[in-house]
Amino acid sequence: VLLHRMKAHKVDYWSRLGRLRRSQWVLAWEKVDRAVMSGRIVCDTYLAAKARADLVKSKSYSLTQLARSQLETPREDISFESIPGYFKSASSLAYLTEHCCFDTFLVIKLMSKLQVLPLTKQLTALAGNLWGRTMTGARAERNEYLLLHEFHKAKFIVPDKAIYTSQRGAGATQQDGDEDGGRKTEGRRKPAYAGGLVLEPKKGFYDKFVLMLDFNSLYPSIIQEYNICFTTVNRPVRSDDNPDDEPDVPDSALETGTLPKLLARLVDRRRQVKQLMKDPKATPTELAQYNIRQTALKLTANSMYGCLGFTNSRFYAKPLAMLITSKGREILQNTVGLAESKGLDVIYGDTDSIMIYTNTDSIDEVKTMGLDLKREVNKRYRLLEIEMDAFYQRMLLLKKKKYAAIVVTEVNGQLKTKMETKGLDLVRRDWCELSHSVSEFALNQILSGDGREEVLDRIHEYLAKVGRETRGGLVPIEKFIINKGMTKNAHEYADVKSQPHVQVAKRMIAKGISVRAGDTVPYVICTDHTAQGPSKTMAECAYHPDELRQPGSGLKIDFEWYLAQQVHPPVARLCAPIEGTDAGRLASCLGLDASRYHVASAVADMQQHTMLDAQISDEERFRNVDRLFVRCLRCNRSNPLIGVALSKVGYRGLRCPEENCGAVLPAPSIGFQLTAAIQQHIRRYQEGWLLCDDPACQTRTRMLSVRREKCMNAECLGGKSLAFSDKMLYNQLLYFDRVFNYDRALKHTTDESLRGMLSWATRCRSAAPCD
DNA sequence: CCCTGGAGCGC
DNA sequence: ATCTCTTCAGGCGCTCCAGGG
Repeated sequence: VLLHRMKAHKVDYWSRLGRLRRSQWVLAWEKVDRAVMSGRIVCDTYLAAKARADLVKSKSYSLTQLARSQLETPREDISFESIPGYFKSASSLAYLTEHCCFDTFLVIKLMSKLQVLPLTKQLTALAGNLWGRTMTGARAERNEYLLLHEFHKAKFIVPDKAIYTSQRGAGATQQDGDEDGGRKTEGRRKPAYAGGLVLEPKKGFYDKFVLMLDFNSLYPSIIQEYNICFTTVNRPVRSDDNPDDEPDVPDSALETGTLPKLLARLVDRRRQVKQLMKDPKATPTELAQYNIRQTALKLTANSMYGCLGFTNSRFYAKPLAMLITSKGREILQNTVGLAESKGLDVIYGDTDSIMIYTNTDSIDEVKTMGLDLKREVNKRYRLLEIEMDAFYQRMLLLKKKKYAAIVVTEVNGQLKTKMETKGLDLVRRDWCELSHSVSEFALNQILSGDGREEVLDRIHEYLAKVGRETRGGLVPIEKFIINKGMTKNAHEYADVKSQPHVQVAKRMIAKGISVRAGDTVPYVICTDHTAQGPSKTMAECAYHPDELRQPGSGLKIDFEWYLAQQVHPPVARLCAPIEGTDAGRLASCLGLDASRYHVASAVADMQQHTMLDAQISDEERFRNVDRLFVRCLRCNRSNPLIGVALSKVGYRGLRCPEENCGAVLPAPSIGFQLTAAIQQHIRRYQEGWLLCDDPACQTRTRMLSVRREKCMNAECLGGKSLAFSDKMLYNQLLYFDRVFNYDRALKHTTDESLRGMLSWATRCRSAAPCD
């Protein structure tokens, strides 16, 4: 744009945008933008922010978003279409101009905030490539240069870079794109080899400490630990020859290879820089510089592995990448084994980390446990180090790569807590803000540490409110906007029908708004009452927020769709491990048809870690169990036995609660009656009666249906489940155990005389265990 | 009901 | 007659959604 305006206005020295003096405008240049800037380093803050996605967590990378999240500065979004309108009056044009000037200020500010120049300068200095190329984010190229320099220094001759040829060889069999070359921008290809190990999580809610440990930069450390290098590992000449054979670890007698040496140097320099940062005399400026250097060293070391597996890299070496990940899996597995052999409860782990449920509320105990394990693990390796990474006071573990926790940190002896969320729908940008705020509320409640009943009450109440306010039109439009990124340009998508953001993008392009691969497209789902004919797909109901706002558009947000598809599923997933609610209950709170949410909870519940149960009160848990009735031998009356803590206990044992009896209940008699009760319940479970869960139907059967979990009654929409489920049997047996559990009763009672008797009974029992 | 493509996250 | 050299790229593991057959 700039160039064309300069030409139109005959601006002298236009070529000074770059550093090459040009006198002639060359119309033949299709893509002049970069060429004209030659000799200058171009910093594109949009790219820079994306490259630093580790720091910048933003829903989209628009200037407005980044200004808000990074600079805490509001920026008015002026839509592309409204711009011509600003040219109608001098004052509005002046306003637009000011807006543009302010944008340039924001861009500079952003660049400074993200420390783009210092960081890219460090990265470039390390790798020895061109600064301008670092700016455009050519990570693989940086690695290539670094290795070229390294091998050159070590007096190696490196292989030529394979020249990129249009892969006609493979195309011969395919015979597709006969038009215009058909250059398919390939998305993600299938994995070429195995990566990191992810442990099956023991799902559930943990309300005592979870200890998190992880290996310090695992892959760089493995390369050093096992001396993995192009020069040391024996691998096939062409990696295509034996694609699946994993090479052996090199002989330990071999000299350290170039790659491990390089990594050792990077790690060592980083250690030195971190040492400098501890100097109390260091000025803030120095500290900032050190920090940048430290970051650059870490990024460089960590990116080395990725480039080994990158097909188009000059130093592509699949066997090395395979060997590294394989060792990683082995190390994690061994660490889990070691922890478990020490009696620790490993609940999860991903690639380089393990999480341990400690079953204690004392942080000091956790630390001791961690130090102990750390010492044992580190004994096994030369360089590799595991480290305590975090203490989770409470944790909700839902799935692989999906969890949330309250992290405890010690700052000057003071304990501070913070919530950390990984992978949940909550952290994903493809859910609308309404969905986010509801999930956030639910998660805050669950992790609040308050009683389960209270928490569920608040969540149910909140959902009801959200349902009412949404249907009442009280929720602003902004909260319904969903953002999705475009991985390809709009016309390159094969399947347009099912992709709402592509549909919207195409209409935006038709209006002259530029949408390219990598951009984020906002949309809302609307009801379209004008077309009653064939049912529309979800994607066809997607509209740009501006289309919705357009007066007379006739569009309305599809509230029911939002409640059912955006609000309900994420909240249901969060609450899944929490006893006392389920998808159906949550749906009815939102005002949705609850009968459509049948969860196979009986199965799911049994897979849950039993820790969950720890927070349920006994009254709640045993509300539906059958009481144990014991018949007294003297008065022949049956009375419920409510447990040692509350029964009449004498020094000779439990007594009949009948008022004018009070005879001692002999232990053998209780024993027989208990055994009978247990057998009765197990039989009841084995009979396997199925019951329809629709209260209006109540069909009871033992037949198995081809309709699977559906009710046998063909007219009924309900689901059927075991009348007496696994969970119920378990609770029943747990209740029987609890009735006779002296230790527990002793712990929970405050009645002094009862305590005395119980502890006496406990002592007797340990003295004569057969009684 | 199974499979696929796509998106976006975790490491 | 001459200018220019354009792009263009880290890996795998794991949900979760929507649609087709």
